[in-house]
Amino acid sequence: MDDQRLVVNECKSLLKDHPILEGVSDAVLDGLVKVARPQEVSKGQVLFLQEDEAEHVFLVINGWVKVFRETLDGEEAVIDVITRGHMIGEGAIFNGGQHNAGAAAVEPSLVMQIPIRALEDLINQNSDIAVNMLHMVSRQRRRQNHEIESLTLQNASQRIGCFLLRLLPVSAANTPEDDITLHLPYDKSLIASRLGMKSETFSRALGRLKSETGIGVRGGTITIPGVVALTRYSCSACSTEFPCKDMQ
Amino acid sequence: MDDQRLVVNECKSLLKDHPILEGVSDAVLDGLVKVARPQEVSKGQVLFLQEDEAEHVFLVINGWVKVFRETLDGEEAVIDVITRGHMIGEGAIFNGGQHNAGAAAVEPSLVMQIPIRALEDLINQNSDIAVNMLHMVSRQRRRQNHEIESLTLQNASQRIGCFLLRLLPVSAANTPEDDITLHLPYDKSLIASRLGMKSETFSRALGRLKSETGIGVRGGTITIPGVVALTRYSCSACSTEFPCKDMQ
DNA sequence: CGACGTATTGACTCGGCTCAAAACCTGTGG
DNA sequence: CCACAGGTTTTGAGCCGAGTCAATACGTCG
Repeated sequence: MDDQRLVVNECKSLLKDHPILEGVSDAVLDGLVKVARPQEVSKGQVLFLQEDEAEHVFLVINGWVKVFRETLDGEEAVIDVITRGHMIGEGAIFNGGQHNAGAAAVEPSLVMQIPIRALEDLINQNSDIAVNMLHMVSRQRRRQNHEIESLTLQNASQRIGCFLLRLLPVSAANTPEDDITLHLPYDKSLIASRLGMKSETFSRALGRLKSETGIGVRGGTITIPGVVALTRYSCSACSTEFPCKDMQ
Repeated sequence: MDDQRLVVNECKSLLKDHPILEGVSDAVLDGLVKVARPQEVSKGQVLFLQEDEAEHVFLVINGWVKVFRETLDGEEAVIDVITRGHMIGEGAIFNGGQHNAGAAAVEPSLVMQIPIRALEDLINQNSDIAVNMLHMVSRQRRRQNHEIESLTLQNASQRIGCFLLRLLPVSAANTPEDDITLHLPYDKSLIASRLGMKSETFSRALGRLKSETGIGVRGGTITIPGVVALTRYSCSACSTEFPCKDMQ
């Protein structure tokens, strides 16, 4: 199938462009591309569960995948929701080959499987990759610091405001008076879990945000009459102001 | 001074034993030891602030140091509290040389300054170190995942229980019926911030924990009549049961 | 003993959760 | 084009956990 081949090529080019492989020789790169396999996943399909023996690391090509932890009594905490270009499961490499969170598609998505052994070997043999990987993990750590701060210091509405601001292109900071329209990348209920609240709370908190900052809400479409008000409202309870670097 | 020399020697040996330098040649190691300097810090003394240009990475030799973020309107979130053998500030290496959190001693402590450039060079030249570092950062990330989960899914008492369990030696899991006495490593009010709650809430929540699990509290000394009850109470709202590996 | 910092307690408020019902979408088939 | 079924989102009422502010108790060090 020609379609198939197109997909494979796109995967490869996305893989090659991934920051983790920056500066790596073509030979090594081709080796990795050869063992990587695209995989279509349907909505709700689980990629792996926490404590699973890790076979693969996944690179998201299209769609959205949530990373979550599930408690013994059945509650779920959404740690992250990721999309195109992001990698999941690589934590297992340094965790005795065991995943430390689960992952599932939240809509039909395309991911690429990379055998964990292949990546592991690469890291050990190629110091560039280890350093690139360090960059990546450190950035994720910074994001998580921000996450922890958010959960302890911001209220529900402020967290939503913060979430919206992170959806904007960084360039929006240069024209803080301009109107912007964006729309939510995935279900409100998922955003709610992502932000550590219930969907009812999300709904009400979004209402409050609306009246406090003058944003408009119609379904999943948000209009922002300049980021100034939103920034003032959300970033006051945060240690870093819009545009929060590294936080997209 | 002989005292001085003793300190220096202890620093060196602690540095050499640090997981980040595992498997590194003596020559390289000595080079690093040579540029590292011990520093005494008094209670409350700030090591660095968020957004500071990072000059040094710090290795804690003795005492306790908190890592925190401060919001624009003056609130503080304690991200972590660390002690002997742990490193802080290394995140700056991958953040354009800027710290992404502040650090301050919470009691008189001894730390070792390591020039950030020295560590940076080491990482780039020595792939072992990059890999060791990856291990370290990945572990920190796992801890943070746990932190986020805690904040969203556990109530105040459960978080305290979880905190207590993490203070225990892993071996306690083998004799779950035995009594254990431990005492809190630092002020209750700091533990409270560390767990994302106010000290009044901590006090009340500890009371609740006491009546729910039968632990005893006298000042900073806690007695646990077997970890079973505590585990059942705290770990039920958590994705991983005592003993939580990597979480100490 | 007095003074200071830390911890606890009490009374009250408020944000976010729960449970239940209604409203809104979106896609499907008649 | 409409009706209907399914899911998602919103709204309502009531509750409960954690925060706030203020007063009191405790501990330790001078």
